[in-house]
Amino acid sequence: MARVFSKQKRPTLMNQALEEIRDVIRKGKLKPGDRLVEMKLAKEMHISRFPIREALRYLEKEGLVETKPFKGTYVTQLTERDMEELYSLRSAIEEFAVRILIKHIDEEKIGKLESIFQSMQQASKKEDLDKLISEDFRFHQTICELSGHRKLLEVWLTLENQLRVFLTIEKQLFGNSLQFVKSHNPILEAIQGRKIRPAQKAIRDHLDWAMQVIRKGYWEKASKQNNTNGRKG
Amino acid sequence: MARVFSKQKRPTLMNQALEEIRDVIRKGKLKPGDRLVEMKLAKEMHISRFPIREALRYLEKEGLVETKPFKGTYVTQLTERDMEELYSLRSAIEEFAVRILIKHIDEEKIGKLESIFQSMQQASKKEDLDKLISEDFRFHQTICELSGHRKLLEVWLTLENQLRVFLTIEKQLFGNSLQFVKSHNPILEAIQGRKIRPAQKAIRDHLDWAMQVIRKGYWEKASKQNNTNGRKG
DNA sequence: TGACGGTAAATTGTTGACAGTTTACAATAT
DNA sequence: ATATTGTAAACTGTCAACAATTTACCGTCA
Repeated sequence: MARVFSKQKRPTLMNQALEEIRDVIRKGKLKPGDRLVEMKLAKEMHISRFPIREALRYLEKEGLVETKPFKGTYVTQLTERDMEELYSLRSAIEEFAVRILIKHIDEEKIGKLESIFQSMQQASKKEDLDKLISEDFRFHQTICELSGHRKLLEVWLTLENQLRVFLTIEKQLFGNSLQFVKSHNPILEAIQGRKIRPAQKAIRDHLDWAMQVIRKGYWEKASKQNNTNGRKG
Repeated sequence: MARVFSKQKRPTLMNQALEEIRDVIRKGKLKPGDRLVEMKLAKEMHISRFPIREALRYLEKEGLVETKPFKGTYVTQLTERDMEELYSLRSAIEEFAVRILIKHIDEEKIGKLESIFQSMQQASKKEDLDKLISEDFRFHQTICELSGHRKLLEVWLTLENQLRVFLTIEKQLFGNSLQFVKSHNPILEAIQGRKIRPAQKAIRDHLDWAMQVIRKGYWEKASKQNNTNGRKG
């Protein structure tokens, strides 16, 4: 029987809490290192601690927060090493994704990537950094999605989650947005030409470059200015 | 001050529950598809539901169980597609691990791998399948550990967790253990010779072979005998 | 002043009870 | 017999209170 009424979703309180907290973290209103006190959150949302606590467990799964017994839950704070690992692992995964992708790609899928790329170029012209970063992630996510590999996408999303928190706050690192957009060109071209190895190399170059921008713009600067960054509380 | 007394771990009840339940699943006493009723577990362990519930959230993170709102928690049941994805993703990750590993390997690290390999050969001679599978995982895990890439290891462990549940139950698939052990030889040799590409190829061949054994021994057979396997309830 | 120790406040861990939802099953009608 | 409905049982979601632990504060002593 066909569905007549729209499937009305009555989300659990845990789910509401999960989405609200995640959103707050991803938008940068809660910064890495900030503590998440269960009672405070519960009062603000007018619910009890239980759904909050459960939501925190899911956020832990997503890599957005870390919990230590009796010590509390904190927004994940990435060290330079964490960042290097996230980028290198991400690269390995995306290289694998593009290998699968190219094997059964069609014009429609390529079109999707092209339109995202154009959207990036527009955002770059308008100097809309938020949009630019958002479209960048969408580009890479689309590569993973189009690979059709669900577990791969799952893992990629946890990495993206963590990187996005950082980049949302430190977006000005990519203020010189021209090269940011440009470095996607070789990726797209290689995919259009169905060339696996070049596509993989293009992805690796792109991510290596991004990591280098972060390394030089954030940690090297941070270690000269003050020593509070990149350390756990 | 040096530590005098052993750090007595007073694990939280949640932690106890987590380890107990994980163990039960990994040892195959609870089978894929089995339901985990919070009250039952709580009564058996003489604790309340909350620590149980929390433990289940962590098991979800590890990929061992799946939860649906109001429907309950079940031991993860892998489809053939899941299995293919786990193996291919695992291969991509291990290929990356070995690339890093070889770049800064020393004799001590190689020794570790060699001794595990010997342990595998002994288990094979004694036809101790449990030990054999366990040592196989330890071999691959060691490659990931020696890469020094923490996030990589983290992801690998979630994949291993899921695969181990399956293999513990279906270990007889590798009853012909000779080739199982043999197919590790090229991996070890390539690492000893510091040859990245051959090592990667050896790993991929090994995992492809393992996946093929499973595919032919389990799903193809299952689909002929009965149709209950590999389906979600 | 600075280290040490002890109490109080804040916070997390745990419990039992209750509310809402799903599932199993019996009763009814076709 | 089969399909449908209604009810009870089983189970998950949520709450408020309590216990255990950590943290912050403050006074004491050298």
